[in-house]
Amino acid sequence: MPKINTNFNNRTVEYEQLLSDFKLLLKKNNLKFTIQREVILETLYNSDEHLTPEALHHLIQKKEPDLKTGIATVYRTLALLEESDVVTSLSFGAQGKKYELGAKEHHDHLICTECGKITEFVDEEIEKRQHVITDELGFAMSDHSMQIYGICAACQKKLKIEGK
Amino acid sequence: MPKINTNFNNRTVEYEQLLSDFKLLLKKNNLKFTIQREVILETLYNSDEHLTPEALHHLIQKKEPDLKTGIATVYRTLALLEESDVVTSLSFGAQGKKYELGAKEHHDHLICTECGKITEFVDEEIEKRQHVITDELGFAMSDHSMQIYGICAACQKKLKIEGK
DNA sequence: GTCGCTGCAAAGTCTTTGCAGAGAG
DNA sequence: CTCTCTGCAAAGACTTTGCAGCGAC
Repeated sequence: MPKINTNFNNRTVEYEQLLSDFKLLLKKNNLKFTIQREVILETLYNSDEHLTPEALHHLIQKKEPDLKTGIATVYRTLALLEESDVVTSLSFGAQGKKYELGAKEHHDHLICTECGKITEFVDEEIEKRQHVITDELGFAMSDHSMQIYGICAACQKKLKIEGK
Repeated sequence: MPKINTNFNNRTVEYEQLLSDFKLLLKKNNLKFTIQREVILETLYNSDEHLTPEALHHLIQKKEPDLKTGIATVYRTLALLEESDVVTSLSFGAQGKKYELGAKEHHDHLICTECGKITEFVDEEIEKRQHVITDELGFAMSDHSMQIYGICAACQKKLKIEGK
């Protein structure tokens, strides 16, 4: 498959915008706009979570049971979307890949190991340092992910009260 | 029995220390100290790279061909070591996990999505900012991990030559 | 001797691929 | 109409598991 041309960037975009960009992308590469591809994009857009291919497939089956979308199509579309930088895949530790729309704003994660709550944050200083580091090594950064694990303020309080 | 490695390097834990900790861990859990487990630990210790289970298995077969260590044992031992926080696993892009000794100094990772090579780095600025962020939010940080994805200098060169 | 460990092979997972018919352009 | 896409099922890649004999303690 030829290298995909893309017009996407990292700004937060509305769905309509995303969709028309996607159609343009397809047209440019002589690919077809199918119901399946639209449903996959829409489901990704409407999810706030990082989805595994399987989770995405489940959501789609629930939303559009008549389509009988195959898991193979989900994988193929995710590969296409990833190559076009529409979605980003992340491996969060344990198993499998998870996908999220790359068009959403970048953020890092604070993860409470007590209650599982995930807080998003962005720190300009850190972002800057990352560029300094990669520039120094001639590394072309495409993405990064950072997770800080610990116990959130609420849980610390709770644990204190419980005398643990 | 494999020889103890006495090379001078900058690891925070010497092999003998690691080995005796490992033996203690096994004893505590009523597990047995076997040649296979020792060879796996030693091979991990002597490798400067992040190893896939398969790569580790290959190294072991080359080093101790008479043992005929099975890949299943490698997987089982890695799972044991990971659960005991002796090794850490990293998942990078495409497929499979890679393992490294967790007893080394803390560091973050630069991951080349082209060749899979992992480069370690530590940046004091970033470490400091993490503390500032968590302190501000009253979050008790216990650990963190950061991965920067992109294309390493060597692969950029290679891709350029291939005209991609 | 006991009971956990090991190698082997078989069974699971997860992901990709080949194919013939369906469908977008 | 043409040529890409799709679902299905089969194949691959990677990892785990069942089992019978082996070996640490």
